[in-house]
Amino acid sequence: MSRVNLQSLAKELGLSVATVSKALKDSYEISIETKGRVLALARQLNYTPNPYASSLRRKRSNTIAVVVPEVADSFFSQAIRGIEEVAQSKGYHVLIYLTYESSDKERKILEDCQNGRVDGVLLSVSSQTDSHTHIEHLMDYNIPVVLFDRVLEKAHTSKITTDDYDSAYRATAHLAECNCQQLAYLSISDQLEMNNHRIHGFRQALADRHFSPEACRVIHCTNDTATAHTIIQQLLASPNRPDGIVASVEKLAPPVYAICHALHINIPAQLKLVCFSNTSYAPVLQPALTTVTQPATEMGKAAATILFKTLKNSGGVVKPEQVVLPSALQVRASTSGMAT
Amino acid sequence: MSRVNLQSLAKELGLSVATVSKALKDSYEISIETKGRVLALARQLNYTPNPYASSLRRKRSNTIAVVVPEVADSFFSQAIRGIEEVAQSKGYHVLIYLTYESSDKERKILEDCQNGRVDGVLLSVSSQTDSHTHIEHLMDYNIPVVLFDRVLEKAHTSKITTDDYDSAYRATAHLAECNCQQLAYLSISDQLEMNNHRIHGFRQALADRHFSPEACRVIHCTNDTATAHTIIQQLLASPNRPDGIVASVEKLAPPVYAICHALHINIPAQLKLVCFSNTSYAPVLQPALTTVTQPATEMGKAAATILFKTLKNSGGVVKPEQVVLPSALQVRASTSGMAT
DNA sequence: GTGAAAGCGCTAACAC
DNA sequence: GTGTTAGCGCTTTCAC
Repeated sequence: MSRVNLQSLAKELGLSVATVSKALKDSYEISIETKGRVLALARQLNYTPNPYASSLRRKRSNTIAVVVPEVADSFFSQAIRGIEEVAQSKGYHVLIYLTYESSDKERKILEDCQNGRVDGVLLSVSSQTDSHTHIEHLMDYNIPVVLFDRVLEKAHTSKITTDDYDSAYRATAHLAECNCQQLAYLSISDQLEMNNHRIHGFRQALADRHFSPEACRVIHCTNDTATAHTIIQQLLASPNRPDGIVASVEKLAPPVYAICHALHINIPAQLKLVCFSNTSYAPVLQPALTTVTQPATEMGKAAATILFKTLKNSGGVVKPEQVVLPSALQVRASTSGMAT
Repeated sequence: MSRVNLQSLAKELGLSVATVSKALKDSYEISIETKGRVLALARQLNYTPNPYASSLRRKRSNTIAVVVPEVADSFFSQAIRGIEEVAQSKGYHVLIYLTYESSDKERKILEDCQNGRVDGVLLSVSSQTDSHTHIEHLMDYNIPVVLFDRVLEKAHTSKITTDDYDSAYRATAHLAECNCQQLAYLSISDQLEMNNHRIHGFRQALADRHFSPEACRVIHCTNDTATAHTIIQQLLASPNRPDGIVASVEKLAPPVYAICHALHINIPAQLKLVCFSNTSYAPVLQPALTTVTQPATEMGKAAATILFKTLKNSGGVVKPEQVVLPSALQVRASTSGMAT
């Protein structure tokens, strides 16, 4: 089917392209009657404007990019859902890019966002990313970037995070209150600032309770599942294994369960576990998993909302906003009872 | 920063816009030396072409749309990952749209794809969708649509599915071999063809084994979590509750576990459960969940690959392809032992 | 109220 | 090898 455009509509109606364009935009300049005719034909021929012609002319794409490390994990899936929802409601389109935890890919993707493809970017940095120059570069081109969850403090832009320090503190304090003596924090990257805040919260909670440094281990698991498994296995098979674990990301919980099962370590009697996780399986695991649950969909919505607000005002000065949403410590059976 | 375009490059180099354009495309017409100068300046000024100007001219956007009902669930997340990966490798961009199971939204989204925004569409239909006119309409505009997982048989286009009938048959046969007597299939929509194939597989497996119709119930849970929970609860609390369940989608497993736990029904001793699911928590549940696992990432890759192949040949006639990938029945503890 | 015309940044046909 | 030109489909200013 040949595509219908303004010109074909105009010809059919005996009007000029300009008039048809204005009529479709419901401009005050055009008579009611003409608007009616135009709209009727447009509908009949199923006219939709060519978005790229419009973008080219208006220098506005009505699309945003969402750049995230992965999508397999519940957190990012839920965040994307939140983003898509507000984008759809505002008539924006959402391009999705995965960095697969590579800062190189991340840089290239942002570079490709600089020339009109998108009006703005929502970014959660890769675990390798340690510089914010690529972000600043993009913003030099007047493309706002809003960071969420995995942010870079130094980047001069809006950021949506959760209370990483506080929630880690609370999770750790909870373990201490359950009488755990030997705590371990399972980390997945020593690069991510978000992770470092959680580590600080972990350490401070224990320092406030006069734990010795040896009782506050931070174990660097890698991002690779198999390696992480090995490292956790070593930890749990060792003579001085911890009796309380704070796992920093969702994917670390399954290996802990599996290994405890294999080694006949009873959760929660011998080991209490709390995990930063958004999985819907938490209540159904045996024992049910105590989680720090991030408001993932809300974060996505907040990030998108701030980005759209920025775009709306982007004539004026854009004041970076910083939003910190609270995570919820959901206590379940994996931390129940007192450690002995 | 003012954006650099072909014109500014050309002026700076004392060349014409056309020459610069060709040089950047590494055209054979341009001298090595000129190419060198152009490339050097382009790199120095960090030039990237305006994609929409190019799209408008070439009538090709190098972007595709992925339209799916949801993204919270592991299947679609993994599928999207597969799609994104091949798109990235081919230099394509991926727009994502969620229908939230509304065929109305789905129709509107496809309508918006008709005017150049995308070169092709990957679609998994909503559970409400019972007509394929919106798909045909889009294809009338020469935008290929490839369906995956939730397909519409009648749509005259390429489809990627899994062996829904076979895998449901195998899952059900497995329950029968474990000596289950009273089987139930938990369904989530009576609209989806995929689901109906699974139901047929379920029924046929039992018919082949001479089960009475009363021993082969199909329970229509709704898509709403709370309602589904109630329905499953009624089923499991009833005097003639089943001793074997085939759950047709991932999200039905958690309520079954939760309800069995609450009602003190032992899995697998009193109830065996197999679920179509891609969750990574399956091995870690207690008991570990027997699953029919779809090759989700592979399906995404296959769908994208076929779409790109179609786009490449789209001068010629596009012969619809039908790919059926095998799901894996992964037997775990939730179906172990013999029912009594 | 309507229309003519310029131009967004690029590509491609064609001239030189 | 390089340049000129037309035009993709739309928006917008300005004239009538």
